[in-house]
Amino acid sequence: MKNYDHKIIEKKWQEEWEKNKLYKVDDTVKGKENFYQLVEFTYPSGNLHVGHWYAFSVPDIFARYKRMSGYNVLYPMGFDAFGLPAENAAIKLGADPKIWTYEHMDKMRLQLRSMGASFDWDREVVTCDPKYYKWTQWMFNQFLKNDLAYRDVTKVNWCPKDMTILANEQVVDGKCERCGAEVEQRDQEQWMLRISKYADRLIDDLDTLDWPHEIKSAQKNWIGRSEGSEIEFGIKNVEEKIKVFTTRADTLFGVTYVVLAPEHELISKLKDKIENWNEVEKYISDTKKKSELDRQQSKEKTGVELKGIKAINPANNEEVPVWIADYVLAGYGTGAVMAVPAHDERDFEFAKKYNLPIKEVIAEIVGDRNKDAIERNRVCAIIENNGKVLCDETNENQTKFGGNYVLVGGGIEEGETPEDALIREVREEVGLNIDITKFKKIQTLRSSWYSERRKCFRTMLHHAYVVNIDITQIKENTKEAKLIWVDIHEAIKNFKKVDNLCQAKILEKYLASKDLFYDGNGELINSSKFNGLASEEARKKITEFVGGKLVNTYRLRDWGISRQRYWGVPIPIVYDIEGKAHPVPDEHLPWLLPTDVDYKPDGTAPLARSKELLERTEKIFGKGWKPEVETMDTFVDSSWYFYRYLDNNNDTEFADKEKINSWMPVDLYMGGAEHTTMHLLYSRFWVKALFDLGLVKDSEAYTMRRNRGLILGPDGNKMSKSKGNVIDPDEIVERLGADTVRLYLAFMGPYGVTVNYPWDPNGVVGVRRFLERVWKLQEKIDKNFTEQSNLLHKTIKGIDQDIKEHKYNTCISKMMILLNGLDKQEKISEEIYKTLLQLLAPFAPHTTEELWADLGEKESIHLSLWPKYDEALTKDDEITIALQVNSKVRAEILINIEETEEEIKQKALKNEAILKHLEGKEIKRVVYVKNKLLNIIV
RNA sequence: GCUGGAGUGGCGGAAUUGGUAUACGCGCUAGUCUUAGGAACUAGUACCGCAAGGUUUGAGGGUUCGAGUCCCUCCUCCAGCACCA
Repeated sequence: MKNYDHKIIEKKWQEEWEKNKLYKVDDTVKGKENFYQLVEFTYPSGNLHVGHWYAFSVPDIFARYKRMSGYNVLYPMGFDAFGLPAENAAIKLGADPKIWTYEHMDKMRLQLRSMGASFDWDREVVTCDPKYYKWTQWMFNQFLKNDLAYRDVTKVNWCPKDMTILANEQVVDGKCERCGAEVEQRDQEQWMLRISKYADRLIDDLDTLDWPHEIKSAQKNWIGRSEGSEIEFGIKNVEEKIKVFTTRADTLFGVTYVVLAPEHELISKLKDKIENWNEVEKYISDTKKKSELDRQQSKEKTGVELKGIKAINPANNEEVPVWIADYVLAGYGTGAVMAVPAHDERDFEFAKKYNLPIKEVIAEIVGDRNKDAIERNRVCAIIENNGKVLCDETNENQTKFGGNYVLVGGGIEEGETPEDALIREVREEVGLNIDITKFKKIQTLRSSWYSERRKCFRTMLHHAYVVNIDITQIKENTKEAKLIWVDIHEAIKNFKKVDNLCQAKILEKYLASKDLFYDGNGELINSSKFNGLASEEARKKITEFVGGKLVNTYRLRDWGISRQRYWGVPIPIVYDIEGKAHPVPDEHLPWLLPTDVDYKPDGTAPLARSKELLERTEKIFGKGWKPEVETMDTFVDSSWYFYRYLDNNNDTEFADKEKINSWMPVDLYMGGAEHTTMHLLYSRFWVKALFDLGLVKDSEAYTMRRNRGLILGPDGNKMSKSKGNVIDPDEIVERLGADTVRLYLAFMGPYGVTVNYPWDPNGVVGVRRFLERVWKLQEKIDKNFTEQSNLLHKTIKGIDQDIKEHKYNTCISKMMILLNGLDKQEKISEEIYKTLLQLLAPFAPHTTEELWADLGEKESIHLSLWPKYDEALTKDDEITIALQVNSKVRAEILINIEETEEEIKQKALKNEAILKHLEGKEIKRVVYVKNKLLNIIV
């Protein structure tokens, strides 16, 4: 037996495969179904790290498995080659970004080949190649023609260090995702794509996709659809209206003021009527100075009233004050809100700070709600002293508020207001006079129940107050009540026990906030003819009543794609003498990126400094015409690259329709979790747009998506040069081999789930040992020996199951178990060894190919067919089952699979260990689970 | 705060979905062989206990003959969003 020399083997087979074009994929193969497996292509950073290995070599296992299982598998690779690093390197080193990029791609192609992945390199896609970006530009033109692209002035995120606009997605915690500089807000004209037009479809179509829940939920979140109403408030003595967006039209009667964003356009229109203009103006300019970060971080709400301005509530014609405050965002909804402090936390905080009125219009519903019940309303008082609350001892066990005690309070009499009733009840029960300044309302609740005593349903509005009185004056016993102090937590527990849920809830709320604020749904009160309606119903009815309309609002903004950088796709636009934009006609595409440019960013676009571009523009379009000097966001490039793999040399279309039909949609897309709300959302939009233009047949490109996790350094931290915990894959490939690295990465844990695994240097050695043992096992082959191995069939079955769920770790574990079994044998058959090699082939392609060839096989193991198992042989005749007494395992016995429950029971009753635990006890029951256990209950 | 995900040995992780918890690998311990070992091989290894036995899947409760798995309450960690009306 020769030595297992991974270096020789891997080099040899990589060359062999390339020479024979082993992984070249035809668009159709007779008798085979196509399977398109995609991984995110890479940025040519120039160095392949462990993350790349994890991203590409592990999915390669699956591609190989599918290929051996009879599919025509496309598993392509390419380069997302435009982008900032090349340009930054160019600036720093004085190099040409193009040369820098192409050199790095050359280097990475070599490294990628060392993985032994089954990429079809003939289909390689490079986004900075004019042959590719010609079609990126062409698609932009299509979008422009169909009103999906437009130019507009918007607030943009500006990175002062990278000197470019950033998308919202590229701003993390107010900082630039790339360089970490604090992002500024700027008004800037830029090219926009109407992704927001697709907001609903981007949410709704998620239902059709086999994607993990976590991505769907994150995308929904990101799009941020909220269903609500637009309602117009009139302004006293002014023609203008204030349009607000609210999700809680049911609380319209509770509006006590209206708030505009400081940037709201109405403010300047109202300038003449605003009595405190100076103060208002100052607040607005202060707001402008604040960065987005400051604005988010200042927790305390601030605002200024527009004195002299009154808004008119369309529901009841009430006049309410108008404020401006920076907690209202100009960019969301209508930039104006109706404030309902009783039912919105932010409004509540603001109202408390500025002493604005709080009006309750929603009663929380506790328990069931029964409209036909007899109504009797009630007040209750929370009188607290040192964690104890004053209660009235009661012997009315049969009522809803049965139990030993209830909060001080009682029914509201005919003609009384709740406040009257409260004052009266407190006086009667506690024997004290209180006045209106000594109590405050904390909540109104609705509850219904069945009264056993009165044999009918009853319902009540329960008005709860906190009452401040001098507790030394309390008389323990009045005519009306017998008072006791109860620990609040105790009282809550007891109220819950006796189903007095209202008072339990009130006390909980009292402990939590002590204030009148409830933001859930409920039943309308203090809302004129809408009283008694449920929130959900009232939202529609009240919106209708005031002539508003039901609308959806989204957090998602249109996608600004202009970048003031050099190394990207030139936006194919030219401006005429009047400055009007025109698309560069398709026949002039690709609209080439000029090369006579000083890359240094100075806040203006580098392309503005290209003579060649200007001359080209004037030559084609006429004197005085100017080129667009912005380039596209690189997320544009990656929004459609998976189509180009299908037909990467096509000069007349971005891809042939037939070829698209035979491959799309992508069957499996594996990639990083960081793309959830960026690439994955953008490319979904892009595909939907192409679909609407009739250019592709599917409105979703990726049938199944799985996100992978991260490989961490041995210390459990993210690998980084500064932490010194970076694992260099090249070094490990050199020392232990590519197959070992592939196998180890697959063995760390399940793939396709967002879990991060630390790299264990010893663990790699462990899987290398496994490969060596497989290598050595060949010595046990006896050509004259045949065997039938149940273990083998179980292994194949198990791997078939696990590999489909990308649990490569347990697949490998099962092969290890098989190896352990075979290793114990004196000799093994050649057949079983070959089958083991086939099972291992997707994981360790080089090693298995070598061993396969050594056994005299002429054709590649990777062209062989995946082993099949015989179901009958996956089951043993004899199995071990557990014997339990009272569900505790006391013994294990070997039984024949044919044995009946009765036979097993008899065996069990003869078992010493079992008898010991049965001694002196009577058998009550026996539970038998076939092939698992027998449980004797005594 | 909201949304999503996750808590199992010293470590990475298994557990046919309600049926013998801790597979497989790493590490560790002892031994064999070796000039040597960061090599190979053999045996052991969840925890407490000499043992019989007992305990254990973040904590507490529940359903069940039986719970890592199902239900309720709570805690911790990770990720995303965050004054979104």
